[in-house]
Amino acid sequence: MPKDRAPTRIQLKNRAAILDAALDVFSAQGFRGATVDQIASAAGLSKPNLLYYFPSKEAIHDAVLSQLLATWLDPLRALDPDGDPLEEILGYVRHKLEMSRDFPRESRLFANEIVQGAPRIHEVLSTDLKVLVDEKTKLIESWIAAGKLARVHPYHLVFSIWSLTQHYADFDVQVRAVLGDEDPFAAAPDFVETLYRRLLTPR
Amino acid sequence: MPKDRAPTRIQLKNRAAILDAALDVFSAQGFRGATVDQIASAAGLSKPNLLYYFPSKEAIHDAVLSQLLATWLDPLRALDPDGDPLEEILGYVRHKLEMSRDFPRESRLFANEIVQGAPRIHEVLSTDLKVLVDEKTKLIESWIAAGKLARVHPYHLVFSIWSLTQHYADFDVQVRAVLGDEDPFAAAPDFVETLYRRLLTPR
DNA sequence: CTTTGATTTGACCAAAAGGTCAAACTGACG
DNA sequence: CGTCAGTTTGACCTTTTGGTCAAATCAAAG
Repeated sequence: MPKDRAPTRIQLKNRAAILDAALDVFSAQGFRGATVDQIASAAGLSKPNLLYYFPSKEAIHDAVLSQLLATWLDPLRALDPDGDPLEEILGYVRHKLEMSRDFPRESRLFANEIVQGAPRIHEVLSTDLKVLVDEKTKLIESWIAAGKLARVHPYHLVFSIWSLTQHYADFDVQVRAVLGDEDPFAAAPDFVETLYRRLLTPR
Repeated sequence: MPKDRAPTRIQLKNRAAILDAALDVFSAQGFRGATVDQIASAAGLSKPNLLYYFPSKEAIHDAVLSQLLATWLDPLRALDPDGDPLEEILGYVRHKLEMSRDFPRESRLFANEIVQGAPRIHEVLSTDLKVLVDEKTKLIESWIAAGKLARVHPYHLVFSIWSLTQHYADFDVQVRAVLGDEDPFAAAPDFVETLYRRLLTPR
């Protein structure tokens, strides 16, 4: 382990390579399915060399996961109380869908973790995430009360956005197997926009 | 391995116990995360005893998975061309949601498999599943053309049903972490019914 | 109650995998 | 160009795990 002074150029490069390789391997195989050797060679390092930068497989996983969590929830945070309600929601949906397209590994890493009971992030879910969602559902409720959105259960609305958009990353192979040659992301944006317009436009 | 004559009472009991235990363990840990010992002791058997009934860990997994696939797609097959279009879809949605509530392990096993690239069922997806979905989307298109349903992309409609309903099983810990004490399945049926009514009711 | 096939298990094996360590190597700086 | 912190690696250790096997036990038919 290097000293705790400023990281060297080599440290920066190798740490980044490791985290990227780890994202690749963990998202494709899950924590237990991934091996340190796989991550090391994907990062272009030997196993002992990798373990010079991170003390254990678990430490790598934690690093990848916490780096991910930080940015994963930002789009929801960005819901603006002063914006136009329907457009705010549609913007959020669009953004989440783009993330599924552009960062599928991150989505799958998250999915792997949750499906298997979220052993390492349960805490964050029931504190940070819950607080954030509580806040935003209150906002949505106020929009509904003001007649700006059609009446829906705000929590389930949020769940539906998560599931619908992340599905394109997490279940990518299934979606592509069914669609054949058609690019999933060709029609998806339109579909989800239509869905949420019809669901949320007040009558 | 027992002879290939009719299975004994003990064989029937133990095979069933193994498959149930395997569903438990595989759905919670994924294929690589599960150990034969875990499955064996969950089934109340020793490891060599378990391997007397199935030749390998992979064979157990295959058995569980193929048993699952057989029934997993049945609800979609049941879409009736002669039924009322909106009610047919809503019935399918309801049924899928009930499956998430009553058979979450099956849903999670499936999710685990797909998220990790479906190495063992890719074939089935791009043949059997694709054929089935192709057929049912044609039916949906005909309903749309007849003005019985609002215009939507039929494939993405199906994806949305899968993702929305399975989310309650696959992301159960997250949903519960956010909802706190509220039972997810209290409001979910109403929410999804509202969603699909608004999406699909012709104007 | 004996026989025979079915079932169960303790002991064991080999491979995989996480992790350690001392020694070798490298590169930047005085 | 010599030094030394920073970096890399081959060899090795230990635990876990999938799987084997011969011997012991059981159950049911005769």
